[in-house]
Amino acid sequence: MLAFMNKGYAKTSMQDLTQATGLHPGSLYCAFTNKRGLLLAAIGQYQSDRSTEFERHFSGQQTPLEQLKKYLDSIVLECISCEASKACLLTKALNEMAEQDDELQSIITDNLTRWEQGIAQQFAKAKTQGLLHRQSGSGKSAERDCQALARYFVMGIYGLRTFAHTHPTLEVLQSLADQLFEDVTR
Amino acid sequence: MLAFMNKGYAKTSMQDLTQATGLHPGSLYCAFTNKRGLLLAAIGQYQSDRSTEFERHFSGQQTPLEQLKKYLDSIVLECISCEASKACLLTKALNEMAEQDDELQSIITDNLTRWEQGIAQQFAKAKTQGLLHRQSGSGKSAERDCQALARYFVMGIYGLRTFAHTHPTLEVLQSLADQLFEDVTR
DNA sequence: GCCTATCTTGAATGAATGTTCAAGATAGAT
DNA sequence: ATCTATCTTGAACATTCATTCAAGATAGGC
Repeated sequence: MLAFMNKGYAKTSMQDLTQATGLHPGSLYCAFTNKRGLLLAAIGQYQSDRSTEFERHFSGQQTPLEQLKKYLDSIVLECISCEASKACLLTKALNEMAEQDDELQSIITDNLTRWEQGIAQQFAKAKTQGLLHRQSGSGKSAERDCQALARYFVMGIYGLRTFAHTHPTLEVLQSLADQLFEDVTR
Repeated sequence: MLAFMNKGYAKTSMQDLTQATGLHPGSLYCAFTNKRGLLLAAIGQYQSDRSTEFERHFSGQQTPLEQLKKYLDSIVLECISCEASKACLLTKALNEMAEQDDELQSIITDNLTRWEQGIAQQFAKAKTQGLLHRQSGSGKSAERDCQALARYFVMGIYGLRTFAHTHPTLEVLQSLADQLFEDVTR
């Protein structure tokens, strides 16, 4: 995971991967068949880690909106932490290989879409608690509204991650995140 | 340019580049010294193209806000056009190689920052024409406000570009862009 | 028509890459 | 202690890649 996040898929050599795993080529090929198989496994692990972290984060006693704000803040911190990557493995792989590997693209897209739906659920929860003052109809239209909010929210996160490359300062990123959260909860 | 946009830097082979340019390795190395030199030249050309297109776009008779909206809409269309890339060369290269090539990172960052400042100028123009109803102080604080708006705007564009990979439909992207423009001109 | 300076050609080179496989190590069962 | 099934090892392989360079083509000046 870390190897792929650091160098990207193409620039990560098998030698890098034997060093990172402590295993030798034969073992890796026996277990994962491919360099690509290793990437798929890394993505699976990444997704699993993220998923449990997501569950943990949103299982507390705070209001959904407080949790979403803290979630966003944690991403800001992740963006400026110099440790491995500063980029989400899913979006990094998507940017690098999307047009060349349809299966990989759909795997990553599925994962990101599930994540987006998890966020939509949080907005929905906030809405049923009356914490969201959006104008809206009822029933199905309310559902679509939360979808739209979630889409906008994750678009902002994608943007933050790219933006962090050009302005890697807590000050700028935090103010962008604050603005995003305001716009999404207005 | 197109070759690098399609495959990314690492996956673009010299053979791809000889085909794309119609020149042979010797000539390419004579003129650009390196594969990296070729990428730098492609980035320079890309930036130059974008820059003149930017000037052209914002030199019309419409209000700055109308121009910004149309600019955003044109990016949405670019995102769903299947032709070459669907990703800006600058951000693509930044995502792929930022952490491994400091000089390249600073070149790209400079270009993107100049672009961001060009957008900030449009917001400033809109503001002096009284088209922006933001609360703000005067003088320097007004300037910083336009900077912040521009940063938020380009963050949104970065986000749109990544988002386009997972939801490549005009409908979704356009509504996100509309929302972004509303939030930025509120 | 010849000469010179610049540009082009494309086969050759060496390094690095992803991948394979036969030999060796290991551990659990009898 | 022996056997067997699984896992590990790392040298070897074929391929691909970026890069080089000497030979050839070209065009402009005299």
